Amino acid sequence: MSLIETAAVEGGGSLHQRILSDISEKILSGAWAPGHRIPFEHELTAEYNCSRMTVNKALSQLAKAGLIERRRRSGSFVRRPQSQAAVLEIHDIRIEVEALGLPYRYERLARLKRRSSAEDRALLELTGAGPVLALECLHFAGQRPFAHEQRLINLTAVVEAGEEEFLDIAPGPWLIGRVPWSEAEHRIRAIAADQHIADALDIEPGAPCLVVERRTWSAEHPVTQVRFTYAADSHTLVARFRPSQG
Amino acid sequence: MSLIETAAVEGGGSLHQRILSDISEKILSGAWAPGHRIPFEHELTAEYNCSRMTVNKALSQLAKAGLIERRRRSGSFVRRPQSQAAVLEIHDIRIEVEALGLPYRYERLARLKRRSSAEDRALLELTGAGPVLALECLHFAGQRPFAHEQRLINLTAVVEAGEEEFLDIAPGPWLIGRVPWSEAEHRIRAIAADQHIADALDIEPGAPCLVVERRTWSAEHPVTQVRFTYAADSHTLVARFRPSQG
DNA sequence: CGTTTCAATATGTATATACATAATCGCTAT
DNA sequence: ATAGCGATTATGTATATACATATTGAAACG
Repeated sequence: MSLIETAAVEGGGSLHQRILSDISEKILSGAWAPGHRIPFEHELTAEYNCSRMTVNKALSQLAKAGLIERRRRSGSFVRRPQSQAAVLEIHDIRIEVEALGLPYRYERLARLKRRSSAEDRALLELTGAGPVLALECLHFAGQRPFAHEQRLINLTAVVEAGEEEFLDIAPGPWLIGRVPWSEAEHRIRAIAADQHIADALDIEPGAPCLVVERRTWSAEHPVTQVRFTYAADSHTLVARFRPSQG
Repeated sequence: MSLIETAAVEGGGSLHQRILSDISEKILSGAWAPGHRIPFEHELTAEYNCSRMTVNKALSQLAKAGLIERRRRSGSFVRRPQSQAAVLEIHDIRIEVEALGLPYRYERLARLKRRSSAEDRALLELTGAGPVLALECLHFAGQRPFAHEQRLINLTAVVEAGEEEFLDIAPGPWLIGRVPWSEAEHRIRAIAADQHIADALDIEPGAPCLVVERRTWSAEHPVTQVRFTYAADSHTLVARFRPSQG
């Protein structure tokens, strides 16, 4: 059947993954708003030409991930975004994206090695004036931009980062694999998207965004400062000021 | 069969939940150290007297949660704790615990309403000298203490908290359900357990612990300050300074 | 008219079965 | 001895089936 063929092209491979992926995409894109009733298992069974167990596996995982709510006799419904709990789940973006059943893609937008400016030193809490590496990256969930990353790496602390292009691997995972860390500080807040962020995330300027800034130290040395920006309408990363969770 | 009966008594209800719960308990308690090979599916099938699909469901979920790693032909193995990613997953403790397949339990240790001391004002970044509510709680995963919570609530900002006993509901969920928040600040670090924490978490004094402190503001007003302390040997909340994740 | 009961329905869990896939072990042939 | 090959093994995915359970809606009844 054609659906299965397209699944093999795009999805994670298995059919239930493909179903999961299709549905999360609909929810995250807003096509299916909160409260919307998802097709019944027997309908999806017909649509994907598979058994109910396969559909059930996909829907159960969606329920477990908090994207949908299942009610006996009534069906399955798109949940309203959870706020507080969700906000702090953002960390390893690849894992977060893949947990939603969406294909993850990473793209490096810019890379610049330079002597640290005053601003750089303020962001990194650097005392000396060594070189830094400035990076700008995008993380995708399926077709949609998921997070914008703006990062400074202290090249005095992480010399080998100066030789890395970060074209195929995101700086987060790269650093985790190499640099011991002893402390991290986070700041989480909401902003209105400026033009640059709006372009990057494919949203309207002024739209609410969630910003997570993280500074990491390793044995008293500042290692990196990173600022992740997420569009507020992405499910797990909501900049709702009034938490809706019960 | 007797195993099924005991499952009905303790576990979440379904058999695969029970299997999942049993195995996570073994891993989190340290009985099965990282690298340990857990029984093959067909062995668990015999042990629990159920089909392979049921065992498979439990093991797949454990793999997805990152507790174990599955290798074809070789078996399933307890994974080393992941560090970075895991550290930031801690937030809604109930959800975290239940994701591991363990029964969650909450216990309030102490509750004290008082005029804010100088220390309270520093912690909350309070300017005025209004009343605060000080709470001390414990969160359990199965039989084991999972997290120790020490919290201050600004009763000027959240008047109704003064009437709540917090015997049956943890302050976190309670606040999320009532108080709009606009900003949160986190600090994550490792400490050695003092006597008090060691007693609470049932670990040795001096053992490494992960501490997460969070301050929350709502429209410029400090709402609450909370300090979670986790034993480092709990899997998802590891105070490893040298991230082992690849 | 209100309440109770019952059947229909969608999800929740479990089974036996089947075949695919990847990794390892051991045998064989060079 | 060793490189290659095939058999074995454990997991990965999917199917058809069965029964449990919760909830809804409608029919039956007081």
